Amino acid sequence: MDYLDSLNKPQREAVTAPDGPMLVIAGAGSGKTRVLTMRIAYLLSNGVMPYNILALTFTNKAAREMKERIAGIVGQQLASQLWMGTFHSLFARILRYESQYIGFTQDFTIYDTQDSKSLIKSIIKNMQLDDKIYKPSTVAGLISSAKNSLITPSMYAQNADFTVRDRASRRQAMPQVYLQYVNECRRCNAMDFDDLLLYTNVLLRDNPEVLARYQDKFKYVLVDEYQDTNLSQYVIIKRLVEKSRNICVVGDDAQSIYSFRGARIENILSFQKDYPDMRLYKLEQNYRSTQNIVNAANSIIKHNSGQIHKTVFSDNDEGDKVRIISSHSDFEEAHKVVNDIMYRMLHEHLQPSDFAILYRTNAQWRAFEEELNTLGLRYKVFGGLAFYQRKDVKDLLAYFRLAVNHNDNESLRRIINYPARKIGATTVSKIEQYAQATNRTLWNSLSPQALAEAGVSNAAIQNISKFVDMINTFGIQAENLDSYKFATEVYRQSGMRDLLESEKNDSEGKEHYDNISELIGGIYEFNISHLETGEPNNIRAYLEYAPLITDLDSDKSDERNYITLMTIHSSKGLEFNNVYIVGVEEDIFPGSMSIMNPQSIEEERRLFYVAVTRARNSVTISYALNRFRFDSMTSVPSIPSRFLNDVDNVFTERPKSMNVATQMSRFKFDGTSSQPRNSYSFSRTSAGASARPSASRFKPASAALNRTSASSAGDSQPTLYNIGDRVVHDSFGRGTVIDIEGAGQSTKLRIEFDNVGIKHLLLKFARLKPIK
DNA sequence: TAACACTTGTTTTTT
DNA sequence: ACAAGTGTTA
Repeated sequence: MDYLDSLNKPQREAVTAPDGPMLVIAGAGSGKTRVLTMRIAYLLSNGVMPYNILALTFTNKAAREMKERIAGIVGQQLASQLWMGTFHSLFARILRYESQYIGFTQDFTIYDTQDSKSLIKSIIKNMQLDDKIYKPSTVAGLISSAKNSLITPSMYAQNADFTVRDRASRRQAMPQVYLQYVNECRRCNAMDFDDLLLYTNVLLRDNPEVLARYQDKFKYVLVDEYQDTNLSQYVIIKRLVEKSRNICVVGDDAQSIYSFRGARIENILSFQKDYPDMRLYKLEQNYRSTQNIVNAANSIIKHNSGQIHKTVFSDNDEGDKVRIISSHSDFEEAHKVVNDIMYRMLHEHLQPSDFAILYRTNAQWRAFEEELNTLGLRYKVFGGLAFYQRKDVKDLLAYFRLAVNHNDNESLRRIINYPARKIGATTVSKIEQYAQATNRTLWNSLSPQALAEAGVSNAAIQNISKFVDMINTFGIQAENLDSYKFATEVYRQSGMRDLLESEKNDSEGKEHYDNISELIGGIYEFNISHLETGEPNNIRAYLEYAPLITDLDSDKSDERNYITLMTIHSSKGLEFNNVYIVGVEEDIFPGSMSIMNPQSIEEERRLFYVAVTRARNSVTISYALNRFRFDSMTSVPSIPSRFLNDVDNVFTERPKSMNVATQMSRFKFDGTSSQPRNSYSFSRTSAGASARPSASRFKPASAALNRTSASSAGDSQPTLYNIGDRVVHDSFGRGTVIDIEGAGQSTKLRIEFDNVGIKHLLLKFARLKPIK
């Protein structure tokens, strides 16, 4: 077993551990994936059958890579029989197989977040609730977290905490909304992401013989990134390993960053309570990063409480210090970062693939993209709108979905009049009402008789009948054609092809056309590869796989010499030579949602830790002092992130021009200011503030500001503000001036808004009006 | 019904 | 800035 020679002692012990529960605490960069890979290879070489191993990963990409590495050790034949993948994809597979136990058919549709929200929206409308209070995204979040905690609608209704919370936020009808949502999904033969886990729990809970079957099947269960599992996943695992007790979980409590989707760090913290006879293995040597990076990361995470004790260290070179750079604006930040990358590519002979730019929120990539384009550097943006969420892709997929599952209301709504076939909003709304009143799906309300009862006009009935015939034809073709042939046929017969071809000459239409080309190209590849492996290659198989794919998963490793741009969340588990962490400012990182709550701050700090530990050779942290949001009009001056103070100075190189600590103290969180106060300052007036200024008037001025930050704002006429003055702001509403700092160009106002609390506004950007 | 102008909210992170 | 939603007109 020579492959074991490459491992260090704790790694080898974990790989060759005897049966029974085991916990591997793996510090960042400590070879966690290697251990998991080799553990599986070890089991296989000791006679364990591959189909008796269940290995759960966090992303499909991680699963695919691990499978390839295992194939390299034990051969393709064995590796391909492993049950390895994400919770969602593997349990979706099991649920299709066992669908009769839970009252779905094998062809159930998976609703993505968009579908869920759109369904919730229609429920809220039907129940005549105020969609300002019942915001679909908020409601979706509440339902999702209930499901992830295994709370059913009836449990929800009886739970005092929820009742109190919902009453406080005037959402008393939440239990009914939740119930309706569940019923409606069921009627449509559809499951959302959370359902894939929830119904797995239901399946295993209510069917002892099924549970026993899977307990016998999965003799070994391995879970990666255990710190990010939620209750639903936790209970599934617990049930599955009850008999064999062969559970191996791997994770790092310091990298738990998904509590917003129900992840419970306590799962890993209390593993020992669940399995008192567990064996603990700690991987503490970091092979990835320089000493400076590891030490800097340690100095950050030290500020959190309640961790599993471990000492991560590195024997690599000491390396460069962590650089911290400061910019005046987000545009300057992008400029500096991209130029720095260019410079290092030239002087250190580095490749684009040696670099990654990581940020807290998806919206932050834009500025960098512009700079990268200017210098002509290769880059790739991950995340944001996933490919499968784009409108055109969803449209064509809706045809596929409806062909396979006629009861998929969301898909039917999308395409019943797209491309336009004279079935208008009035008609659709009549059908909706009829379906609602008679407890049918939309599809089951499309018979001529039903339509007549619904009061649909004769002309519309004709049109709908053609549509129904078409979908029925697609349903038959779905059975008989391979996925590629089917996709091209549907694209043509649905009329989408004619529509998109006719528009592909303008730049917008071109994009739509390209999206579809990419989708069909993807289906072509799916078709070929499944044909080769002998797996099903019809559209049904494609639809089982497609909704769970993210653009990270579909990244092809052949041509990947580009600079990577992604959120820190998506970067988990990846590594890069040189990492730039950008936008490290209060309200962004930590995000504004988390600053009230110490627990969230700790999670944000772990996220920061994850970001730093992605790097092998160098880390550069960047922040900007002004950031333009919601177009260039409004700017709230940024404060460098508190996390910058967490990094021990010994390991950093701070900007010469400004000392972060000094800047921080100028913006004390308690509201005191070390700056002398002025009793008045200057502001844009009448032309700028009272009449709604057109964007074109303002843009040149702010564009100039973006580049040089402190250049003149030009032609403003002075307005006097005093502490205590009442003002009104375009987006924040009414408020009172409670403090004024600086003068002239750099005047900053502290304003306590009636509805949104205290904000710092840079006077030259804020559109304020005095109230008499 | 379709084309259009106008209003509104949006920025947390993802399977 | 931008997309999505709403209302107005032909």
